[in-house]
Amino acid sequence: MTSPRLRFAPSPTGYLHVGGARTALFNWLYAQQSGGTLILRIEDTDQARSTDAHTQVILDGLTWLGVTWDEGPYFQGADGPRHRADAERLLRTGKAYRCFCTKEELEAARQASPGGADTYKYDRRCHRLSAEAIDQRVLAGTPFVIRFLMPDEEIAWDDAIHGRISFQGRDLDDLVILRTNGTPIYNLAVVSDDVAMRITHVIRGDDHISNTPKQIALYQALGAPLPVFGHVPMILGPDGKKLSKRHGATAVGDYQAQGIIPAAMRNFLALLGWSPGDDREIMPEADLIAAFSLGAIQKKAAVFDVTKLEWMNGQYLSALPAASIEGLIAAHLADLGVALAGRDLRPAIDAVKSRARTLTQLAERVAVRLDPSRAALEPKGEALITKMGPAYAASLRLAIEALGTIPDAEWHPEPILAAIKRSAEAAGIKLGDAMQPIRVALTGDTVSEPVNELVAVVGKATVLARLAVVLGRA
RNA sequence: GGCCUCAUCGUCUAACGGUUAGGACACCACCCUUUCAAGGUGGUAACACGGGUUCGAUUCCCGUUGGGGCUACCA
Repeated sequence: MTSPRLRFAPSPTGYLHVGGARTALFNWLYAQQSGGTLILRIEDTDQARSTDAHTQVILDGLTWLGVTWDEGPYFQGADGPRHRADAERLLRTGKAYRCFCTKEELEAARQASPGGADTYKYDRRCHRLSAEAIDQRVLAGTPFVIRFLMPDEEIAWDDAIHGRISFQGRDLDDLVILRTNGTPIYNLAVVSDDVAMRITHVIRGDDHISNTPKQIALYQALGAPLPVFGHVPMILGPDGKKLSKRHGATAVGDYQAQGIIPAAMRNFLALLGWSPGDDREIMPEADLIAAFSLGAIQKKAAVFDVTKLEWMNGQYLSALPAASIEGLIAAHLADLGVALAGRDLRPAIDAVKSRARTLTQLAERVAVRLDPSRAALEPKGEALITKMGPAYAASLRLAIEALGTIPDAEWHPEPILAAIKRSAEAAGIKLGDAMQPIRVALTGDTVSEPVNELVAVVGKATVLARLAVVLGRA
């Protein structure tokens, strides 16, 4: 068998959604594993909704994810002549026919359908037209579409993921394959392209299952060999409904902006609807490629669990050397308005990287260390202070007093810890109750590196000033 | 409505007729840290329902129920 040829074929009518990204990833994993070729094809035949900006976003998203393609991007819109030729070939061989019905007539017929518009199926009235009647209309310049004559037979295939799926041709409509204006309809364009590109494996979303019998009929009418079809399940929102904008972030770019790193996203997406069959979860790219198989893909739709994605991202972050994410953190800090002035961020990153789940969160924690004056007092910090209650102010007073007695020369983690400890003991409160208010005052957050280390790094003057300011607000 | 499809903890999943139904996220408890996290240990939690087939069904078959997809001169 020759090496597999796969394709990912998004339409540039929106951003790259996680569902599409996962489909692309599965195609890529299979291609990598089998030594196959992955082709990127932009399906832009819907000119009204397609934009170059969307195309670019999709390309960027795939690149960010690490899903590389071997050929393309090809643009479907460029192959109009071939699509048209295929339609005309079907017309010549009697596998398709001209339909002169207008949209208005069809709409009226739909409405008049006994079971309502939903049960309507084209009645083939134009297929019954005599040759003379057809010639007459063509000569008169009457506009027409080309309809495919759906064969009345069983259409079935062995799906790489679902197993055998079969449809009855009689349940399918005579679909339009070429519009009045000579442009192709999706199902024709896809088949024409997949045949021309010699695609051997069509791995796409579940929502295409009902398109597949139509496309198979088209392959057969065109006399082309069938590829392997595999339909991957949908991705759902937390409410079990198809993932959409109202669920919040659905585009790959959204997660990039939130500080998810590509390796974590790739790992998470790969495990959504697929598993290596054992207990592995954190899997490097090479392991993913080695273990992947279409047959192990889940049949059922999966809920996109952002919390687990963030956990996984945190795992990747804490395993990464600080130097490898310094640049990304610097970019996030710039967004936060923190002056870098050529400072070495690595010590700060190392101090907090195991405490953050996203780059954004990591950057915020690095930021308070670099510039405590920007500590997120509001609204998160304010809420925390309120929540901590009256004991909070008392603890802060204690802290100011205790830290104030430390000589500048002894401003190091150990003496600082000792001072706080003494103060807590004297006041009869637990060390944690003495520490946490300082942490919140300095960072506006409940999580940070050890308080005494943080206090040491930030510096005496800044710490005392900061605590006084917060005390004033408490 | 019609056609298609799916069904294991709240979520992601393992199991390919015989298991105390395993792992992960989340949650809870404890340990570690004279502090938050991280980490470690343990715990709560699932085979949708009803019929078959079988010595034996989470697993195979049928049905019910409940999801999802499609049903355009969109893709």
